[in-house]
Amino acid sequence: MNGKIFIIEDESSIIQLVQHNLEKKGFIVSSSTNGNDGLKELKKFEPNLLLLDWMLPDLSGIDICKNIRKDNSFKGLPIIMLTAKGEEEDKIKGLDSGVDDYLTKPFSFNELMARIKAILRRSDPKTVSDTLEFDDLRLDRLEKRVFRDSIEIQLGPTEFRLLEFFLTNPKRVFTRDQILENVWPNNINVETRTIDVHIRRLRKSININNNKELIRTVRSSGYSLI
Amino acid sequence: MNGKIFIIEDESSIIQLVQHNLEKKGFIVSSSTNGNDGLKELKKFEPNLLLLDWMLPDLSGIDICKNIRKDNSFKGLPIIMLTAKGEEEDKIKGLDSGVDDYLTKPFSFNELMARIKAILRRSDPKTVSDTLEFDDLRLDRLEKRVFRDSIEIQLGPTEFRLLEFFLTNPKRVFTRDQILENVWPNNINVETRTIDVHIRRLRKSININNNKELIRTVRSSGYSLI
DNA sequence: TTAGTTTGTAACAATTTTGTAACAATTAGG
DNA sequence: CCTAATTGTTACAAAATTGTTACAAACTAA
Repeated sequence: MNGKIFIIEDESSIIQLVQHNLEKKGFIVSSSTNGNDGLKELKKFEPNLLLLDWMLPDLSGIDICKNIRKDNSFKGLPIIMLTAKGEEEDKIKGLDSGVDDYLTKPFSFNELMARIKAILRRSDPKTVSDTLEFDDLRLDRLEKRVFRDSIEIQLGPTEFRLLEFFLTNPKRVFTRDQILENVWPNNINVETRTIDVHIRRLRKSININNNKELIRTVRSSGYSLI
Repeated sequence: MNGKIFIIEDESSIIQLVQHNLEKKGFIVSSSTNGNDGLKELKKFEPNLLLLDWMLPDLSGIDICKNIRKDNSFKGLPIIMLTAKGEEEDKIKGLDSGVDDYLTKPFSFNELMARIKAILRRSDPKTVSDTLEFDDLRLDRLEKRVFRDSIEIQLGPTEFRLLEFFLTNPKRVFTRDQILENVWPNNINVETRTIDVHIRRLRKSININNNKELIRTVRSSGYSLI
């Protein structure tokens, strides 16, 4: 995940919760607790998606929504409206104002995430492609594909997970034990030196031509992605 | 969806909302905010359907409608009239003027879409064929037909649903469990390996001559449409 | 330089995963 | 009711992946 999401919501506890979790997923998040400020900041921030509270101290969510739909600079901006219980009857009104989806509070973060993904998937697929990158290396988790310099690389499942692990923590050195814990299924017993063999296999696969080495050996410590 | 739709409507927020959503559905859309311009552009644009506002700054929707019905070059052009609340009593008048359907504002986009589909389905079925495509593969959901490179392919119901599922999520890898959940009826218990057999059958059917393989096996993960 | 550590590498066997055909059970259509 | 089509399961074959080992190479510290 790598898009930008803006939140307009007056309950700061909700903002904190949502913002924190979205950031963990890789989104860049900004927020505002009222409508007027929100509309201004929105322009600067240029989000890929807007989470909008229905009830705000100044403007209503619908007003904001209409404002946005009128403004050509926001063309196609997906909006998810957050409504409190009991406001459901207004759903139709909301859809008229151009909202893409709804969520009734209280909602779980997973629900929210699912909606966000669904909407971004059609409006802006690359933001949810769930892809890890480093240098000229790219790993797509959904498609389970790896590319080096746009050439596809074939990896076995273990090498794939190993690379995935390194890509989520680039530059950091991991001991063989740490690698085992994170890449191998739990409660499995593998010889430490087996890691070396898999590192070797991974290296062999991703260094296609005379590409530069991406996996660094740190003597007596372990390995790292450069 | 692949027809052309013209909109004559003075509220630009509605135009934006509708146009944006129709384009997402695959229509080509053009619009005008007044009647006189609209009538002119209409000729050039040659739409498959017209969305017409009842109240316009210059001509009334009815005037436009009568104009169109008089003009032989628009023969059979379906028209959906958009009316504001309180104008309902005039419905009968409108139908006399040759309108095919009505929609009272505010309306949800889904309502609109349903009407458009219904009308196009009888006037011009190919514009709503509701078809999924990938590479040289085409699946028509309404006709329940599958073509590879314009040659029709015969599939059993399960293989059809399986392909339909892959076509709605191309490139993405699904585990056998995910496939089960999405393709098989709920609460049914099927052996995981059964998927493999159906994949095999689907492959056999869609790889007619020496066509390239479209279903990818991702070892220890599942399958994907390329 | 040398002995001791640590890592690289190839080869092999074991294991896991997938492909495929055949069969019986079930369903659909006439 | 009968026939043909479809479906799920199983068993075995084929293929790919995995872990281990042994030895070579590289590095470190004295």
